[in-house]
Amino acid sequence: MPMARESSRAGIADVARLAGVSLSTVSRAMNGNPTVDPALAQRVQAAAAELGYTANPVARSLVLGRTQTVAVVIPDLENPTFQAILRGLSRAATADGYHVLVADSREDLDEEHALARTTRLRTDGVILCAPRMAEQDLAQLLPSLSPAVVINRGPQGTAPTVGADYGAGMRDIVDHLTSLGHRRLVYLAGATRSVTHRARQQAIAAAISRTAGLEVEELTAGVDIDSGTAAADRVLASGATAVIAYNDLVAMGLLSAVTARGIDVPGALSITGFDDIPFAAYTSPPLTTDAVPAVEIGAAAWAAMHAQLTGVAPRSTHTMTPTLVVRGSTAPPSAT
Amino acid sequence: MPMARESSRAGIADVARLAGVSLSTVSRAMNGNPTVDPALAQRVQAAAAELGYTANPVARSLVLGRTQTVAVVIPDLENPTFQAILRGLSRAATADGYHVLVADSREDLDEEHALARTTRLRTDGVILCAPRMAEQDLAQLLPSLSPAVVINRGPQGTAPTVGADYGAGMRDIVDHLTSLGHRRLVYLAGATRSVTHRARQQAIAAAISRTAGLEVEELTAGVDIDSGTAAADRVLASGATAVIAYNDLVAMGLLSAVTARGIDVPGALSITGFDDIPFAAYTSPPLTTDAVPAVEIGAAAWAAMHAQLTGVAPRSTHTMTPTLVVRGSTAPPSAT
DNA sequence: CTGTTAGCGCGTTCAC
DNA sequence: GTGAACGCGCTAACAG
Repeated sequence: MPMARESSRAGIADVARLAGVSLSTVSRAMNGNPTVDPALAQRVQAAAAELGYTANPVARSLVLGRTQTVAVVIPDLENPTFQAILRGLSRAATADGYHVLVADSREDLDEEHALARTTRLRTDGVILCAPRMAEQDLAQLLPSLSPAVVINRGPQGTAPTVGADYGAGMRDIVDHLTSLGHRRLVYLAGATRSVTHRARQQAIAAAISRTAGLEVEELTAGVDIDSGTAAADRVLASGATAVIAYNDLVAMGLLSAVTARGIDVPGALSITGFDDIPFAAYTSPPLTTDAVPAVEIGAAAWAAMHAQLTGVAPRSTHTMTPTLVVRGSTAPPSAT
Repeated sequence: MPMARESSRAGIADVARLAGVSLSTVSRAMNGNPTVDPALAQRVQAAAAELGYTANPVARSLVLGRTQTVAVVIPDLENPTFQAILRGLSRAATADGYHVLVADSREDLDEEHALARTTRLRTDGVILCAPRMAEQDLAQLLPSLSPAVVINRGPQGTAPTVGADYGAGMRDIVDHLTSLGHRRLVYLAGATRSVTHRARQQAIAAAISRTAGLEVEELTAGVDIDSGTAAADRVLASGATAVIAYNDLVAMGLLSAVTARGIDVPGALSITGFDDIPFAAYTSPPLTTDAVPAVEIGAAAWAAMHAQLTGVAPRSTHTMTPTLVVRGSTAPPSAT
């Protein structure tokens, strides 16, 4: 006994029946195949419209071998920089008719690995934002992800890379501080196992060997506001006249904590951030920082993915140069 | 002439061959079907492990009729509140083994509609965050989305709703301001077609009829920092002693602009925000605002979706109460 | 130009 | 307890 027709979506067979044609003709008409008689195509389109028919994307994905979806693996959805990358990526992908699957690895290295692999199975490629993953793990993971795009890491053999030049940014920051007259600095390190941390370290080392009398003490903090707050006492005890925070969040936490202790910024202490998150301009004083074009990085990452998806060779590495943004949190050291 | 075996992923047939069993047995063993001989199951697992086999999720989706993925439609990925909702949702969904597709409608009403429908086709349900969509459009859209969850809107007939009580929050804010002695307020309205705007308006109206001598002028602004900045002159011209900004972003823009004009906040003007975004505590002065538990809303939205997905009846409406957070941007009016 | 046939990779009835 | 056959909904070869 036939079941009553379910009220579920119309399938290609329903359209074929209504239009009085075969399944293939419906398929062809719906996909704009030019070998279909215009009159028939019209009839099919009309029938499809009447039934509200749209081809089932899952079935198409199975037969076509592509899902029109890419995965983005991100270490922390709470970080404004990753949010901006996601935003730029999402909008660019949408413009090209692709969907975006987000996966927040919550800074968990194992999770990162697993998420990348599992999401890859239901997508056409993955954009991997994994700053702390060991280079070796990454190299081993990437082939199974292909096509992939790597964000904010050095050149990879198997996947294009998009990112900012953190070394150049750090150089600008140090130069800015030294040209103001600072000689005793603190670098508040964040993710010490990250690639961008090492780029910063190298830039600092280069600046030291270039600038007479420059001393930079490295203190370990973290990557968020709280870690900046927590570092305040150590920073003040260091005797430095300026501090280079790992990023804007750390800088904000530090700024807030030292201000609460009655320290004048930038009068008694200069502070710099990194990234130029949207709120960096609204602290008090507004933060001097280095602007990383995160939205553009996201868009470029999509471009690199889209190129691979369409069989075009992407740029193997796309590096954007951040820009120093001098605001109110830096000034010459007080003449003690 | 047979093609050389492609280096693509192992399929269920490869596992069956290696284990010396049929396709069905592999399928059953991989899905933990208890009717499989333990010894065989072992062999299959071993073969699968050796080949690195994982069932193709797309094929499973087609046959099972579920994708283990949900879509989240959001008006603006740049807004910290939506980011927090997404974060809470994403983490909760991941914990239950689901994936999340994000769609940024960029405040475009047509796009919102289209995105919801198309993403629904490749997912098992959609969480819709569409504060400005007309009630009628929504009612018409929802059935085709089922199962769906609606965020920050009044009760819907066909889908559970999760959100915050913006009216209660606004009441707290107005009461806070009046108890400080303010009588001439400005409400800087944002998305005037949004549901939460109307809830705020009603709360304000109620406060006016309850509080002797209270006047509230409504000015139209927007929902972002720039619109707060742009409203500064109008706010100052109004003669109000306190302003209720639509959200924290507007409040921050306004705060920044009036401070730049030499106005003392809260001495000469009190300002309140709404949402309590992560940076509200770091403005100068820190923002008095009403904390909307956005991450929890995201988690609750997932819970409502998960319930529907597992055949459990979800709470038809889940309303969270925001909390007033008094910080430094409000004070008694100056005794002019 | 159109219809018929054969899969895409898997889960799941049905017989054995 | 296990295998063979069918079908999820669609597209792409192949005939006609």
